[in-house]
Amino acid sequence: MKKKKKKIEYRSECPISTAIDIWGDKWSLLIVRDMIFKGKKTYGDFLNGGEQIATNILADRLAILERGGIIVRQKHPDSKAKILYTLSPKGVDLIPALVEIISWSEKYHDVHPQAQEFAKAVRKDKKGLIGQLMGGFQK
Amino acid sequence: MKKKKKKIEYRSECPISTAIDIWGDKWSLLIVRDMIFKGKKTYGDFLNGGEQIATNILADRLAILERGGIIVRQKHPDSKAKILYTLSPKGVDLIPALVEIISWSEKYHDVHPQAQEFAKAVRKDKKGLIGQLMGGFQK
DNA sequence: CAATCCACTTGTAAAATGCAAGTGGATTTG
DNA sequence: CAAATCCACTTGCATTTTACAAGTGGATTG
Repeated sequence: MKKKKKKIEYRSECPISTAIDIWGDKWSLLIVRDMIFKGKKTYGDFLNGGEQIATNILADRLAILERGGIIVRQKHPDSKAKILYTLSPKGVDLIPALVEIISWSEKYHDVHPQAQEFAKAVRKDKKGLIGQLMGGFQK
Repeated sequence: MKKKKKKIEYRSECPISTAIDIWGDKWSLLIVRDMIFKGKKTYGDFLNGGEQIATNILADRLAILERGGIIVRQKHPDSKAKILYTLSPKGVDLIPALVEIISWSEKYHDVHPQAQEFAKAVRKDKKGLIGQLMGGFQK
């Protein structure tokens, strides 16, 4: 018997508000960023991200992202003590939005050199870059 | 004498975290949405948006968005009692990211029919739609 | 088998949010 | 032209969320 899909209630039927209900806080999108751009996969990886998220908040956000279908919690192949977090297809599909956010932010703020180069690469070949990034997560 | 530009401090030099510092809460992006897609321009307009923001939070978010350079607070041509809020170029430049967020969300959630049509139009001609939307805000 | 690793959980203080009511100047109404 | 209403907020307070520090319990390492 397959799992039943529980309907999650959102504030409204607006796609933007629904998106915000899932990842619209100060931390969730940074977890996704760490998965996409830094290859992070475990609780410990995320804890030691650049911006120092509190451990209870991290646990809470991982649960919300999982419930929102963005990430998948799995057994880690290396150890029973570890948990492997990966992006679902729905999570991978956030990449185009992330790329636009990065490009926008880079245009108007002081960001690190790596982000500047990334934005430049987007200007050269946005579709190619997005395809390449998303391709890295296909099974 | 011109205004001095005060440097605002952000969590890190990551473009995503900086973006989140400006509009990464449950309400800010909905205000921007209301300006872009519903033509809202005044405090009263925003108060009566679909999702019922509290008045003190609205005041706070408008101030943050203004300080973040997304919106501009101006005199209203019709009345001294009114304030006109408009998008800055930096605000208008959020449109591509918004469009990606809408497309992503529409793909995975139940959204209202208008949003479904919008997503369909994006699939047909993304660049055209974005250009058209952004064009509506050029001076 | 003791120490360490790992993914959390718990307790509590601080901050943000939400709700209801109020303020004061500008505008409309009778 | 005074009273009522509009408009953009502000204030006070309850509730919720976030942050910080410490702890837990199973898995792994030395």
